[in-house]
Amino acid sequence: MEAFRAAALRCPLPPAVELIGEKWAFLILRGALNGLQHFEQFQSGLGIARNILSNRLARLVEGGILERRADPDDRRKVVYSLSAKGEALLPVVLALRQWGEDWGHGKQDIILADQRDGAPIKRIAIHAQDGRELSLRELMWVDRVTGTGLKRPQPA
Amino acid sequence: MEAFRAAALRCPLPPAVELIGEKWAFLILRGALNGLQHFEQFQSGLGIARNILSNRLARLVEGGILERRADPDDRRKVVYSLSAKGEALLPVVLALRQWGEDWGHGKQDIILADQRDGAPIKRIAIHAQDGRELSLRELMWVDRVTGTGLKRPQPA
DNA sequence: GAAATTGGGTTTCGAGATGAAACCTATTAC
DNA sequence: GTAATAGGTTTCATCTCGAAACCCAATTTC
Repeated sequence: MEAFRAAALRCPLPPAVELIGEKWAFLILRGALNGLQHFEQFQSGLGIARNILSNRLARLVEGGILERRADPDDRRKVVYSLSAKGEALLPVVLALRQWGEDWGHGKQDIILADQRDGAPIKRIAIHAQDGRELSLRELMWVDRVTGTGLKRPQPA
Repeated sequence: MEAFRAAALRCPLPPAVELIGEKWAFLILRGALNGLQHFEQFQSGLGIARNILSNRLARLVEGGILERRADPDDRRKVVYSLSAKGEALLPVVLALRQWGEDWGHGKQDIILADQRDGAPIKRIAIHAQDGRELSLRELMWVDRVTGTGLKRPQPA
């Protein structure tokens, strides 16, 4: 029982939240996922103040989410591109977008699709091994080592 | 082509980010998903200042993510519980936790499992209709109305 | 090749958000 | 009745944000 409480202490969420759990960091990430690459693109696209943008880009680079390098074609320009670590955040961004659409924060009439056949992607959800979609009430925490289970979720 | 740019304007992400795209809001949400219900639980559990907690709880209630009601058993207490809208954020929180574990922000030795059989849940990912897992490069945007497609993602 | 423009920043400074601590008020426990 | 608990609010110093102006190197224009 105490093992569950202890687990909260080395929870992976707080560090992650520190990095992208902030308005602009998140919107910059979205921009990058959509192909934005340059300072001016982010600035005019998001309407963020230049000093803040500068600060956030630096943090995201330091956090390993973006990579910063000079543009070989025009040495005034800097290219910010997603690292693998940054691209791995796509499900998070998409899950939030989906939630926003579901709960009335505006539906978009363009949707993500499989490049192969143009068919829309499946909804993001929590699935059991047999493919059933699971809600919060159908979940439990299990200790990976001992195998002990606890009904009511404790840490995340 | 301009349709894609216009779509960014009614993107569902910014309002969503406004609500939970903030350190404490996100951690409160995690707490609520883990069964925290009372002011003092959040306060001592997260180490957040009381005035800020008060402010964030009010915002989450106003945003329809939490519901606030008096505890019938002890009228000093207030119960904060997740609305359906709040519970629907579980995939977002879990996707971020998963990302944090994948990218070295600390792995947890307790994991979420299906209550039915205790088997761990599947990884959260983006899937094509046929079940293939899709990466950023395998995606495209499609206009829901016209059916036109665009390779490089534009808004999210 | 001089002047103007572009790209990616930094500096400055007022306004607003944050956080620790003390305080307040209605319940409940002893 | 007295003390403790729960959920806040108030105060005030500090930190952060954001708009605007500024800077400078690389490019384009003429």
